[in-house]
Amino acid sequence: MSHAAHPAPASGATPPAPPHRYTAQLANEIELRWQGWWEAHQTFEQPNPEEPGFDASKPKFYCLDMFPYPSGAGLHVGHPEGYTATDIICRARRMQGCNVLHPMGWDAFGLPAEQYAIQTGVHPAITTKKAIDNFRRQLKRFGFSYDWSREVSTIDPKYYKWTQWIWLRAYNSWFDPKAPNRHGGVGCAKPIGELVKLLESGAAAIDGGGNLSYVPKAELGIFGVQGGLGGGLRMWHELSPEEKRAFIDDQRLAYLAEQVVNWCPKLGTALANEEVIDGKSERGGFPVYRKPLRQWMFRITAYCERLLDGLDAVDWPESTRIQQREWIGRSEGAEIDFALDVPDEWGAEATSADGAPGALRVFTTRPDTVGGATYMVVAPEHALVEAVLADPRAETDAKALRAYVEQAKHRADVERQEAKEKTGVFTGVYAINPVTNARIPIWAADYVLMGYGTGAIMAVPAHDDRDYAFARAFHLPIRDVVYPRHVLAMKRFAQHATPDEQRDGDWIGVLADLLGYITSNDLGPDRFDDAIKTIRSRRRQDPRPGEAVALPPDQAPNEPGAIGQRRGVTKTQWLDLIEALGPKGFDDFKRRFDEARFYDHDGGAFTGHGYAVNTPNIEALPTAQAQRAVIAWFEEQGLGSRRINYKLRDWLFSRQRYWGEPFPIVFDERGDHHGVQASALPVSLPDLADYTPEVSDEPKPLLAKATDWINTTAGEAGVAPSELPAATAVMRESNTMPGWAGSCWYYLRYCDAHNADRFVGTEAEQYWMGSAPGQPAHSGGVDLYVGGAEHAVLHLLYARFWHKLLYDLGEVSTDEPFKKLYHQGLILSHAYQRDDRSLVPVDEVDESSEGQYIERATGKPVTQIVAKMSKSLRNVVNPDDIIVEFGADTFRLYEMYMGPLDASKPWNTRDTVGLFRLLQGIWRQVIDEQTGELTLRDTPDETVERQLHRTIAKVTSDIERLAFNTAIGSIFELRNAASKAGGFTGDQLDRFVRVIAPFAPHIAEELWSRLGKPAPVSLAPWPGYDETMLVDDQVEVAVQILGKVKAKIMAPTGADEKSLETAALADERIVKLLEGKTVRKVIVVPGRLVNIVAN
RNA sequence: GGGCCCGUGGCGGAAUGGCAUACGCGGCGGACUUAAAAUCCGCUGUCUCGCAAGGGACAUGUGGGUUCAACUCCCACCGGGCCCA
Repeated sequence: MSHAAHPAPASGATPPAPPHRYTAQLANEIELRWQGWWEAHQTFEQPNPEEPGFDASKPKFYCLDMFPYPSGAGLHVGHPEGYTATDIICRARRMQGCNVLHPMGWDAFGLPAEQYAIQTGVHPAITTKKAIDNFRRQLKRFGFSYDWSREVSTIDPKYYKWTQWIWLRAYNSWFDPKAPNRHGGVGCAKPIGELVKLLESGAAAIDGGGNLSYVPKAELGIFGVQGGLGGGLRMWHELSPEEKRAFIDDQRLAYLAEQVVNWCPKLGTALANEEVIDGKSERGGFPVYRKPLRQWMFRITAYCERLLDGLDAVDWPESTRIQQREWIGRSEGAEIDFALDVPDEWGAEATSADGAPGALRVFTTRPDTVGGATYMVVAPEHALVEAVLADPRAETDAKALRAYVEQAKHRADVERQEAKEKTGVFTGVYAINPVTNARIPIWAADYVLMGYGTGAIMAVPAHDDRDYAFARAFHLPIRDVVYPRHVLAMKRFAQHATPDEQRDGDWIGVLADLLGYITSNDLGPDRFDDAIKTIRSRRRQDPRPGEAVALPPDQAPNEPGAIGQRRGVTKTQWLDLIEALGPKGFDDFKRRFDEARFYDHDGGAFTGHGYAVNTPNIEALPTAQAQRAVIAWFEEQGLGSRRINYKLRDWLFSRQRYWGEPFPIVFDERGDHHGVQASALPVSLPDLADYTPEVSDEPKPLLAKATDWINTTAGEAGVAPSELPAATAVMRESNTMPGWAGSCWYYLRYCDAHNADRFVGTEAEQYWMGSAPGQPAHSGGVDLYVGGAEHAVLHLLYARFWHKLLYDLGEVSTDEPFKKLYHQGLILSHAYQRDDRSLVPVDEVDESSEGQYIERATGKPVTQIVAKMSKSLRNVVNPDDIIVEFGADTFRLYEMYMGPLDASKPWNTRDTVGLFRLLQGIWRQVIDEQTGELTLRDTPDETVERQLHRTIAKVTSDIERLAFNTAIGSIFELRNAASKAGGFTGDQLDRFVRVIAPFAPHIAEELWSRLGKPAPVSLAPWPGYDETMLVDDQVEVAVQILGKVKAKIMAPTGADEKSLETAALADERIVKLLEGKTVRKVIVVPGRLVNIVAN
């Protein structure tokens, strides 16, 4: 077992340790005793406002852990990392006088229990309950100060009743894009009844595309509510009852839609994209088919803008906010109409749905590059292709085009997008580029998808990689319209070089100097002409390499050193770059810019932002400005408009599983759906006799097997009699909700876990989730939320969506659920690697000597690496084992001492003994190991007293920044100081015990009670410190010469700059080192150092 | 391919732009012990000069830059990780 290098058991079995030594046995005994005491005294139960024992004078602190999925395997060492961190801060907050909400619960619906049920027939509820009991036992053993009276579980019908209730709220709501919201913006969820009222009033109607359209007041005036409307608008009263119903159902925030899913008949379920590999299921390798299926969706896209805005106000890791923004994927672009170059009578049907007649509409995120569009591409399914095939143009090769369209049908979207080989056929039709007025060909190619944007693109080969590859393959022109700064500088030089500078062998050098000068001085295009002048004057002085040059007066102050020296490295880089372009002399170089064909020669597209070129009116504008200018121009000309696109799609909320929340909804004979009344909730999961999925080509959820439950009546199911007569035969929804459902709102339930009347009591929600008095709603929410970064996008985005929905509907008082978010890092382990990079499990390796490892089977050396814990590498650490060996207090300290909370770091069991020794050392310092008596000093030691103040100050501030590793480092220092000086007084120990209580609560309670203090220390006041005790009378000040420490002097704390300088210059060593040198300058940082600049 | 993060002793790591390597582990030496374990004390970045006491030089992935002063800020590169595609 050399790999793990286990220390010898801390509990030396033979010979016996002194009777009162802090051994593992004693630690375990103390810990279990105090855990029992806390439980018996309900120490950590936090009453709500208006409940007995609630103290309204204290500030609140709501600290939340991401609740675990209780797997059968129990806790691993990763779980308690975040939990220990939150426990420390919660314990500190209680001692600092806060009302602390610190709950725990279970995200307990999930696949493993269902899989186990399929194999064994054991009901998932039974499996899950066992796992929960085990998790709870393990968590309690760490001494976490959860308020267990608030424990919730997503599988509890008393809980999922409200999950269903929230879903129904969404089902019975729509998103009014024009309505003001409580957040001060526009766009708000509203009861669906208000939509009906709006339509009945005539203030809104339905447009040709089936979308809601507000009727302009002016039109209302002219036609009145009863009149007809132009523009394809239809009034509510013109619709049939079926049309009305379809429209309303289509506006709900939870709505049904046909979605193509990955159906796996063998597994009897639809799979997520990540679960399908090469058309086979990841698990089992069964075939997967793409099948359309009616699924419940959430209209999360309605909240795109709000979900983005909210990110600005929360205190979250920047990387997580970036990930959420990218997931939402807002892109601002333009829709632009390209006129077709065809006779008027041709192809009236050829344009995309929204486009103007005789024009091809495209969406682009880079309107600044329209001038570079040298051809266009439509998807093979595009209406234009159909029109061409129906009525071919002179240049159309109808046969080839038809064959191509046929072939494209059989390729999957992903395949089409990723294909390296570009394919396509010219349609024979031309369009007119609105910027250049050039006649450009329209191609059909399958790298453009019908489902994305308008199914047509303007191709800008110089500035898009795929367009570039396509243009190369089919010999289409490539025209530059954007240059990055250095290329723009090249162009400027090409245009303005003097005949002298154009000489062969000379111009490249001048250009390299220019580029180097421009980039190192960060000059924009407006300074290019100045830069050229500067370079010219500099070259006239013709410096030899390595020699300093006189600079033009206006540049001199900015130029730190001799530019001749600096030129070496940077200039070479530019020379290399210019040569890589391979120009055949200056004329060839210049021609590339004159013809706008720089990227045609450069071998790749430039897709970044830069400066516009070769486009009238926006010449040399930076990309962002150029885009705005172009869009404004298009809007003016009526050729296009600004358009915002999102990557985020609506949220597919149906699963074909058993072990999930049933939907509270039924279908009548006609297929219309009806929500059940709130009074009929929960809709409980029925038991199944057999959990094996039915093998079927037709997607069929597992719940469909519960035929008695599925087939019921409206009355039985709880549909309002006003909606359907009670005796109406209906079928229940057989899909269930996904695993995300329960975790979208659990933090709200904790506030009022047993409320039978509401999902959370209003007062409790306002107290725990509310913002501080006088603060805006977005400053409210959970005060600290700690969990893994793997939930950075989905869970947090979904929960925010539900929260905003509930906020709009007036159910909660804040706009964002989680004010501050923190991700704990992964706890990794070790493994070994052979030369071929293959991995070796830890138990197949021996340590031959310090840091040298060999694989036992082969005798070959392997290198130690950091790897994830996994069964196959046999490097999984079980927390139970560590607790048996050292106790929970040691475990907690070790996990916090490993490194920064948010960093990934390797578990090293060998290191745990250091933390055990810390506790043992503290214990020995104050408890006689033979008698068990307290051993305290009568009079305090001065250095211990000072260190105690320092430690309290350090721990107090480190807890605020979640820097527990350095806090513990400071506790070590105090322990060391005390053992050196010979211990603590009772008064010192009192404060010391309180400061370690959040970290090692059990030993702290024990010492506290042995000090004769009334338990528990867990609720004792946090110790304070005296600022004046943090500084010594004398401080050591470093004396540097040219930034290097040469001597140290002692000076009184607070000595001023002048006296420090005098003292430093008087130092014997310094005097000697300064001999023969001139002191140019002296920098003094009081209390720290004196730096003497001398040469 | 894109985005984000990270590279400091044998290992985990510390360091508001101001004395790099706090603290812990490991290692070495010593005390206690018949002995070992446990425990306690001391030393421990590398190279180098010196019998020694002491001194010197170099070190925070590499190369540049800014600064009186850079682990820290800027640029380029190399290596590792995470997320997205």
